[in-house]
Amino acid sequence: MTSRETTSWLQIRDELLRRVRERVWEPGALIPGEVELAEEFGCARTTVNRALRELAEAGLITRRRRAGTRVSINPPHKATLTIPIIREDVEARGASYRHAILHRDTRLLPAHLGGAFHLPEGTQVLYTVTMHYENDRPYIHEERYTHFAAVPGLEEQDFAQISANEWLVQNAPFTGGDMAFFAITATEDLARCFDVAPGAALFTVERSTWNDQAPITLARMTHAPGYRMRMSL
Amino acid sequence: MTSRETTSWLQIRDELLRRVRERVWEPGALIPGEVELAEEFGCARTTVNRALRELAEAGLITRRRRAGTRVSINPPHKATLTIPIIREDVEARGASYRHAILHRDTRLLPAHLGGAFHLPEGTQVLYTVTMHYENDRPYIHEERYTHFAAVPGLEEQDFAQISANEWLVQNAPFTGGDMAFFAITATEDLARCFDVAPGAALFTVERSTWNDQAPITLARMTHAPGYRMRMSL
DNA sequence: TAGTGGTCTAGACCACGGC
DNA sequence: CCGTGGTCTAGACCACTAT
Repeated sequence: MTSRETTSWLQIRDELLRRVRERVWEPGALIPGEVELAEEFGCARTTVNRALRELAEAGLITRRRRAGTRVSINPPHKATLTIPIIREDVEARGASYRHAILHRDTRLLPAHLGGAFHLPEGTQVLYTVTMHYENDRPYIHEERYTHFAAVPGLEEQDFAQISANEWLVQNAPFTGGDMAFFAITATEDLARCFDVAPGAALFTVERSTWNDQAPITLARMTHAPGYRMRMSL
Repeated sequence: MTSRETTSWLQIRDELLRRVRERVWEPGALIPGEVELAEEFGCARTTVNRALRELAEAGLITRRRRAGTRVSINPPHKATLTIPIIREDVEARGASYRHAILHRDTRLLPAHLGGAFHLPEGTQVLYTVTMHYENDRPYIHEERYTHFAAVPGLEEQDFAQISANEWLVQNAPFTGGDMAFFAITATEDLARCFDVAPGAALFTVERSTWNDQAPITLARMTHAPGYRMRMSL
């Protein structure tokens, strides 16, 4: 309707979004088809399609051929977490970063990790323990198992200059992975690293990654007391 | 090249993705323009654009007018977490769900929460404490402040049948929010709720949500010992 | 100013899936 | 079957920005 002016898919998306939010179209209701909307907005069907596709990707509407487009009943709320390289994360806050290798050896995969790592017990892996510091204060304790066969050039790395965290991100691109967040009580070892009493509550992230061929690495990152991991919705 | 067949933007995306992953195009390198790629794949520029747009949204490439398209140097790894309604989460695992209201009152917003809630100290809020059970075992302890003025109909709800968690999701749609994950040591109260010793490490999620107008609710959800929150990459 | 990506159009064909 | 969304095309103009 009206005089064309600046029809853009963004404006159409926003208008459709308004109708969903303000319940002009009730949850579960069928909304007009692309052709009809294109007439209403005085634009090509392609343009309406672009707007509707965005809303569908966000989960606000559900689209099915022949059945049409409906307002979602329970729009799924999703949070996105961007996983930073620890050094960049620290430096982005204007703090200084350094790391230290506490341990490094080659060993056979412990039996209890076979499940998380999807590799047979006894596969040769590199085991590293790294401490990351923010302004010279303990920040993250990283314990990591890395699959030798999946990462060419791994043996030559001593991770003195570049941490395993950073080196792997840049040299062993992964195609998939999963993470788990949980709380642990500090072991004596960890308590010493963070200079707290044994038994203190620590926030831990466990992450395993793989590419198309094989598992790459399994890391357990334990954060300093009081750490909060933030994400936005 | 070749005979058209089934050129689709998905195939083009996958081929481009392969070239990025296998370093046919190095990180930081300039890749061919849309016109050139369209010629190579024997399709319209629009189709190539669609494929490139997807990769750009995923962060694998960076596009700028005039400057062209480059392979990202540090492709940001993102994890997506779908936030479930607690009841649905529990029932999806085949377990039984129930909840109990431990406390409910109307109070003025405590001063120390003003920062997290972006409301002036002294605003009237509903304070609720709810215990969620999985198979009759304590699962999540939920402490929540809800902004009266932002949620019509809140006063009439006693949350006996439907938990605050579920009711708010369906009746107070939010447009934004943020979350924080961290570990706490169990207070005496919490230890009693979960039947553990005070000082045990517990995993906590704090979430605040708002809509265009105002903050809606601030919830702190403390999980049973041993709980792991999972997400995939 | 010129080259690149961003968007829009009008039309077309196809795939899916209620009917 | 046939209506709906999904995609593709060829062409066009525009917005941004490196040079």
